[in-house]
Amino acid sequence: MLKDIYTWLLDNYGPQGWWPLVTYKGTNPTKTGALKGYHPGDYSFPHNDSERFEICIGAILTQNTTWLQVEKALVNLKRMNALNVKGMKKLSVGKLKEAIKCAGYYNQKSKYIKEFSTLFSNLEKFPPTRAELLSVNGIGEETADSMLLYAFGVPTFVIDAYTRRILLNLGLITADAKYEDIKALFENNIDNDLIIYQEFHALLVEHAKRYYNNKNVTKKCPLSTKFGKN
DNA sequence: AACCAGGACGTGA
DNA sequence: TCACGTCATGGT
Repeated sequence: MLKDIYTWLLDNYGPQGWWPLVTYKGTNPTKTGALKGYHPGDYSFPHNDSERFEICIGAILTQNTTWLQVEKALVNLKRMNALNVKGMKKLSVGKLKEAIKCAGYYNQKSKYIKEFSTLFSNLEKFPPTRAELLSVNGIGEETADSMLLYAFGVPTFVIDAYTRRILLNLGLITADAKYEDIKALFENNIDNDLIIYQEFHALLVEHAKRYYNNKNVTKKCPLSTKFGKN
């Protein structure tokens, strides 16, 4: 069932190339958001610690905001040479807030980022454990799993509000399903494959943006007729 | 112009 | 454990 959904999504939308990284025009950092700015079908990313760090910062910044806003914040940070641990640690909290203001919740996110940076630089080895990530204030289950999956190459499934919404609409979960329940549902039914895990989550987000863009589902989800239980 | 976005935390029951 | 308020900007 879930595998069939994955196949349908991949066939219809193609590889998403997550996690998006900041791209350049010449030497000038511009965007990540455009599809061409991703790296669809190339699963070799991230290539270095700087990219790993960038993904983690993006994971914190994207909490309850759109990627469009996150992208602007990331570009600001990149231009300040702060999208790597050393640069970030040198950046004052004031400058940090200024740079990420567009992504919202800048007071708390600036703390989260600073605290995460300390953990990142203190890590003896990659990948960190899930518990280590969760110990940082501001890193919850989804953010931790996103970091593990996209920054550190650990095949762990990411559950977000969109995923929950889709599965609920399809009747595959009930409203009281917890994060761990939904995560287990995927991990017990999908091959433990890094590429599939990365792609599946990204595809669910893309699908949800098309059909579940507000809290009361209005548009007809094409998955529901094919795979829905009701 | 109200509604909401790729959540997480602190609080009180 | 769990429900609920809070955090904040900017696009649609």
